[in-house]
Order: sequence, then structure tokens, then C-alpha cells
Amino acid sequence: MPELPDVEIYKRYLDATSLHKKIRRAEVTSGKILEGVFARRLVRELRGRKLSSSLRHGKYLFIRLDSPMWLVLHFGMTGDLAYYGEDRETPEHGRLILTFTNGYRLAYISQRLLGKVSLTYDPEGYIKGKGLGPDAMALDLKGFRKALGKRSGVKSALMNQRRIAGIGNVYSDEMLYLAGLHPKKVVGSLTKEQTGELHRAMRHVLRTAVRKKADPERMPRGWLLPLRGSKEKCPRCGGTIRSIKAVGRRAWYCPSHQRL
DNA sequence: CTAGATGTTAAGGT
DNA sequence: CACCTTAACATCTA
Repeated sequence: MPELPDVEIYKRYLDATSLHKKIRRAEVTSGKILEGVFARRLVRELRGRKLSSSLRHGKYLFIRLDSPMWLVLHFGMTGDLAYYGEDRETPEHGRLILTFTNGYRLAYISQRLLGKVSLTYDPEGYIKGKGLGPDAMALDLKGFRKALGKRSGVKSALMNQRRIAGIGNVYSDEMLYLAGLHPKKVVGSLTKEQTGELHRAMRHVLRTAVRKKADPERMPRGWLLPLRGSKEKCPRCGGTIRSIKAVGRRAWYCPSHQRL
């Protein structure tokens, strides 16, 4: 589920496993994930280098090499990272595989090939070029209010990466559930208090999800996440969880405490 | 067999 | 211009 918390966990995993190790070999097993770079070029930039640090913005992970170049990873709907010894099989759907000189490997996994791998000299410029808004974790209330705009539905605004970078379908539902707001409520119709609540909910949901390693199983009781796809009773108010279509996706919510 | 699944983007409509 | 919906991308699963 690569939204901000998931990508933050990938970043920490990468930092803990793969920094400062020399890349002996780089292999691209599907060119479909490449954006703006050919496999031959990517391999040439990676081979013999080390990953020196990383930076996350929204759902993007930027990995600095010991050269002026950064590797850019985006995980699409089904992405992951795996670090493993050479005695282990490369996981299924590994699309970019780095082999370090210690024999360990780092695989960028993308089952549905909706993820993207590219290169940049300049993460700031890359972020600007993509039109990404400020990272959700970096937003204070004032910045949040500004980023949300007025005219969109509140779920649409939260998920719009040009407004705020990092929030996707699952966690936007969680924030709205916590703040008690209907997904289609128009941003401009929110009271000051409601906007404040939503900002608090955003920070709380993201922080908690990161603390729980972005593992759905570990989310606190009373969260909406485990109720997705069910018609269970809302643990907060006893309403019945349901879904509607919003922003081209399925939005789960409780119609009794999240009213329009 | 079909619909839908965590994301992004382009195209077309209001 | 601002915003919305839809479809497409590729693969797997209920």
C-alpha cells in the first residue's frame, strides 16, 4: 500500500540495509518501469557506485549515489523493496536488482508495473517538474489550509498530489473517518474547527501508521482500515460502514458520523 | 469470467 | 481556469 507511511518505511528499510555498499551489478528485468532513462544508462550510472543517503517526498523516494546522481523510486499500487542474501531467490516481480559486493541484493519490486524508476540530478527540480505539493508530514495548519484550496471535495483535495504529496485512498479515508467528515464535503464549507480537526487527523493518522510500520494488521483498534470491504458496525457510533465512488476510487466511510 | 485492488496521467465534460 | 469523471496502464485474486 504505497502511500506516505509505506514509502517512509521503505526509506528506513533502505537506510538500514543498503547504504554505503558498493554496487557490483545492476539489472533491469522490465523496461516498463523506467521513466526517462534507458536500462543501459541506468545500469551504467549504478554500477560501481554506492547509495549514500535517501530522501522521501510524498510517495517518492530519492536515493543519492556517491555521484551527482539520484535514483528516483515510485512504487505505484504494488511496490516494495527487498534486501536478501545471494542464497535466496530474487522475489517475484523484482524489476530492478542491485547486487552489492557483499553478495547481498536489493530488489525494487513492482508486481503490476505501475511503479516508476528514474534518475535525476536534482530532487527539488524533479518535485517541481512533477508539480507535487508539499509533503503531508511537513504541513502546519496554515500550510494545510492553503494547500487544501476551497472548491474540491475534501477527499479529492487530500489525495491530490499537486495539493499535498503523500496521501492516497486508504489513509485519506482514515483521516476523514477520524475527523468525522463526509468524503464529498466541499473544502470551502468546512468550519475553522473542522479544518483544524482534519489537520490533526492527518498528522495523527500518518504518524501512527509510520509508528506501526505501515502494517494494516498493527493499526489501533477503532480504525476504519480493518473494516474496509465489510458492512460492519462503526465502532465509534454504531452506524453501518459503506462505500461510495469518489475521485475515481472506492471511498469507505461511516454515513452516520460522516455527513455531508 | 468479471470486477476491483493501495497510483498516476491524459482526455473529455460541467 | 477549476474541478470532476472516466479510462488506461499490467497483474492478480475474490
